[in-house]
Amino acid sequence: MTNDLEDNMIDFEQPCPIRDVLDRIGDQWSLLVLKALEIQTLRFNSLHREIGDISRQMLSRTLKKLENDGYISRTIYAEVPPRVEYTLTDLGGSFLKPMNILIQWANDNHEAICLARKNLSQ
Amino acid sequence: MTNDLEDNMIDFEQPCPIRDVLDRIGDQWSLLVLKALEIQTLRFNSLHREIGDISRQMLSRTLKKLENDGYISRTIYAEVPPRVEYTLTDLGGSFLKPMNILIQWANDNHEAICLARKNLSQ
DNA sequence: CTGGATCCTCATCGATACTG
DNA sequence: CAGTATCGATGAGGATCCAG
Repeated sequence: MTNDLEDNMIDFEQPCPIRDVLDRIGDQWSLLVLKALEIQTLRFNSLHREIGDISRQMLSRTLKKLENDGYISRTIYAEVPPRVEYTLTDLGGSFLKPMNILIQWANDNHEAICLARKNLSQ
Repeated sequence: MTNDLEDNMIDFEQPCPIRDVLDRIGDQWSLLVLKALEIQTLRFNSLHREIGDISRQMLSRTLKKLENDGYISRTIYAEVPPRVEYTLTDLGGSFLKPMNILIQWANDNHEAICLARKNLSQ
């Protein structure tokens, strides 16, 4: 009797781990930030340029949330002008492994989803 | 020169496949519904009981969205009283494979995330 | 350069009541 | 049994201005 089923089940009771994760990275920007930092360490304005259409306001909030959950780390250099670098933590890198599989699935099946949406609009 | 990097990148241009997926699945209930249907086909009220604290309103909306994207199928039986069964489609089952990996990651790392949150509140 | 503070808008979600 | 309609609350996200 293995506990495969149990491992695979969602715990409907509080706290729900996957809910914690989805609530944090399910927003509009978190995943884009993580994917940008997966390539390389970046500072605030570099991230802003990289992502493009995010406001500085939302970038700031997103970074703080990701840092609070341990996905990224923030390093301040006491220079003039100030420099702040954001780096993926081990936890963040670990998270991107299963997440990249899901991203790959999304890329592979995007056509099927679009097709399903079109079919119902006929 | 492989295209591994390209496969792994998020397309910042529209439409973004992973955004389509996260927008649909990132809400409060979709994943719970899919996980419930992963076990077995269920009818509306069975799902309602199974998930527990979802309102019929939200269950109805969630089911419709999932059906629209092809994750589940809806079968109506012309009986009295009416019977409607919801089943996972091939696409839905396919989606749960990478998703289950992510769920497993969330379970495994939930403690680390909680720890990160506590550390900052000190 | 790296943000915080404030105000605003809009989509989402819940509660309630109603229908075939 | 299986939903829909309507209304109100809530919070995510954007715009703008200000600060260290």
